[in-house]
Amino acid sequence: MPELPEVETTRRRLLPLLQGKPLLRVRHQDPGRYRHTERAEGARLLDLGRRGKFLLFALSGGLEMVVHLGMTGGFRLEATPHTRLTLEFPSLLLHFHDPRRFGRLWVVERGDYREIPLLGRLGPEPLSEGFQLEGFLQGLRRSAKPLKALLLDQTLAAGVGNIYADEALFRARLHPLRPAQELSPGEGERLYRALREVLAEALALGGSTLSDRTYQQPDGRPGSFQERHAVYGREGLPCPACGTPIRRQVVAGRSTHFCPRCQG
DNA sequence: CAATCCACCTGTTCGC
DNA sequence: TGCGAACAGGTGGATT
Repeated sequence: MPELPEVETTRRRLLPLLQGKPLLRVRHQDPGRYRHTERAEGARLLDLGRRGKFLLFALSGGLEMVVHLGMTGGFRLEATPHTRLTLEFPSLLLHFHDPRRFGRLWVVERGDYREIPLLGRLGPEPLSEGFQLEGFLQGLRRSAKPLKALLLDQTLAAGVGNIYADEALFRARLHPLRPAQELSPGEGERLYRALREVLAEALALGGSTLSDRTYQQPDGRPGSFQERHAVYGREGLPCPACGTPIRRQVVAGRSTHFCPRCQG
């Protein structure tokens, strides 16, 4: 669900609310999903970072609380019927809302990600200085996967999910099934630029909130990038560039939306 | 190694 | 109206 723009928006909203405050208690009833939470009780929140779709709460005492929001997770200032866990700060309760319970949380020694899948082997942050064209093109050349599958696997760039993979491929005018290693350098560069642009624009608009409103900022406000989706969730509607009906097809097990003409 | 299912969960929307 | 099917922002594991 939440992809880089939504997770980063969450980070930016939460940090000023929490920085410097002690985490008094962590309440939940699911030690299988929310691991070692007792370790965090009494620690102070020093900083809040992000890697890909993971939120990284730096805590005093050399600890770190790592959260993955899964498909439907999000932090709210008000409790909901799907509150699964509550972080208690002085005069502030932060509720983890997660209807499908795909979200996970771990408290670990800072930087020790051995029990956290994926986090230790994420690719570069696509909006950082470290995300360079040369490395991106190399990553494309090394993979025979369809572009859509490669964009989703978090190694080429961290934080890209189903919405932004589809939107980036549309902007780059590339078919989702094109094998990555067959791209020309020019096509690879189009994808590199499209990916950065889409993610940056979405972030500037607070991410995408779909009709089910699963993703909201902690104060309940929606994002607005959904109004700019060219292909995602628009099966049968006209392509904004050429008017051809947008097609939906399952690729890499996920619904994939594209313009058969522009991305032919 | 890679592509394909299935699993994990719950809720909403769609088609008949 | 009712009911089952399809589908949903993610990821990991088993199977082939």
